[in-house]
Amino acid sequence: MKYAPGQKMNRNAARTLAAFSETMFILLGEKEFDKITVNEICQRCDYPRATFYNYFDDKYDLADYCWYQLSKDIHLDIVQASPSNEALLSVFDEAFQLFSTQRDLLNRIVVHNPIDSPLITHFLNHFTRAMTSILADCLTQRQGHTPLSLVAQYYANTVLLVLKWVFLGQHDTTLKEARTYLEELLTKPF
Amino acid sequence: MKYAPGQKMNRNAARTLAAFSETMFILLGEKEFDKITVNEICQRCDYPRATFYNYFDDKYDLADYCWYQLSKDIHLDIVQASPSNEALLSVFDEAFQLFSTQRDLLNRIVVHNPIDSPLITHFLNHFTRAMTSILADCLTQRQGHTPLSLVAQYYANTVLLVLKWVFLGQHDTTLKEARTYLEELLTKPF
DNA sequence: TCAAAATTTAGACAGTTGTAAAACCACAAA
DNA sequence: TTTGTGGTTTTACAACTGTCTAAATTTTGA
Repeated sequence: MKYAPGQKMNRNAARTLAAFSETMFILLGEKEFDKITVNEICQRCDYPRATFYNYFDDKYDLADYCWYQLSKDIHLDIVQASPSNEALLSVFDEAFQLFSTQRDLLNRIVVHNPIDSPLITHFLNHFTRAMTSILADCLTQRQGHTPLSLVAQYYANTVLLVLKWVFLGQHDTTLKEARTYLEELLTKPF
Repeated sequence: MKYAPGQKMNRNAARTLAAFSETMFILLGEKEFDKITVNEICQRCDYPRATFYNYFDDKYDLADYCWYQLSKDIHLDIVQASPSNEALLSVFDEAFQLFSTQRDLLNRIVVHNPIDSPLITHFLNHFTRAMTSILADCLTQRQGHTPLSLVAQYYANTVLLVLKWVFLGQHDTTLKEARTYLEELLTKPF
C-alpha cells in the first residue's frame, strides 16, 4: 500500500482505489483468491496494470485495503471509555454488528474461499491485529503474571474465533447465542 | 502433496523428499519465504524442477511437508488416555518440548520471516489444526452450550498463542512460566 | 493562464510459475 | 532377452509477476 490508509488524497486517487477494491470484492464472490490475477482485476475495472502497482504492492495488499474499507465505518472509539470487562463485550458486539451487515458479502466470499484458505486466514489476521491493538489499550492495568500483549492477543483470538464460527462457518447464530459461547469460553474453568 | 504423508514409499522417493525439505529448512534460515523460488530450491538440492512438481503442488506444499517432518517424531498418542483437563496440559508440554528441541531452527527462520509473515502464519495454522483435532478427541463429553469444535479450536488457539509468544516472539521463557501464562489465560475470569 | 511538478499510462523486460507431451530409465514378469 | 509398467526427467510452453523507462496526461501553484 503506497498510500497510508486515511491519508489525504485527491478525488481521482480515491476513485481509483474504490474501483480496485470494488472489483476485488466482485471477483472474490466469483472465484478463489489464488485464481484471481492482477491482469484480471485490471481488465475488469479498466485500469492499466501499471496503475495497480502504483497503488498496491500485490493482490494481498489490495485485499488488505478491502478489509480496511470493510471496517472503516465501524466506530470503536466509544469502547475506549468503558472498563475492561465491558469493553471486551462491546467490542464483540460492534464487530458482530459489522459482520452482520456484511453477511451476504462474506457468504459469497466463503463459497469460493474455504475457511482454511490463505485468503480467509489473511482476512482473520487483519481483524485479529486490529482488535488486539484496541484491546491492548483497554486492558492497561491488570493483575497476574501474563504479559499484557499476550492477554490482548488471547482476547482478540477468542473473539475472532467466535465470529469466524458464526460468519464464516455458515452457522446461523444469534448475537445472544454467540455471546453465550464467548462468555462460556472465557470464563469456564478448563 | 502428491504422496500422502506416512504412505509407504521407495527409498528413492524418500530420499528426494528429504532432500527437498532439508533444502527448504536451509533456505528458510537464509532468506524470506516469499523470496525463495522453486528454481532456487531445485538448484540447491540439484533436482530438476519437474521433480519438485512431481512431489509438491507448490512451495507452500513443501513447507507443509516440512512442518510435518518437524512434528512427526512427537508422540501425542499417550495423551488420548488422560482426562480432559490433564490432556490439555500434557499436549502443551509435549509441544513445548518439541519446539524447544527445534529452538535454533525456529530462531533462524524467524530472523528472516517476521512473526506476522505468511510463512509463520502458515506454520502456526498447521500446528493449530493438528492440535485442534487431537483436542477434539480428548474433549468428547463436555457440558455447556458451546459447540465442541469451537471449544477444541479455542484451546488449540490458546496453546499455540503461548507457544508462539515463547518460541517465535524471541522470549526466553521457561516451561514453568509458560504454563503459568496458559493456566492464567484459561482460568482467569475476564 | 502557463509552466513546473507530479501522477498515470504504454510498452517492454527478465524471471517465475504450473502444466503437458514425449523421451528416458529401472525393474520385474514373461 | 524382451516387453511392459511406473515413475523420473527433459523440454517446451503460455501465462503471470513485479519493475523499469519514457511518453502522455493531469494537477498545482505562481
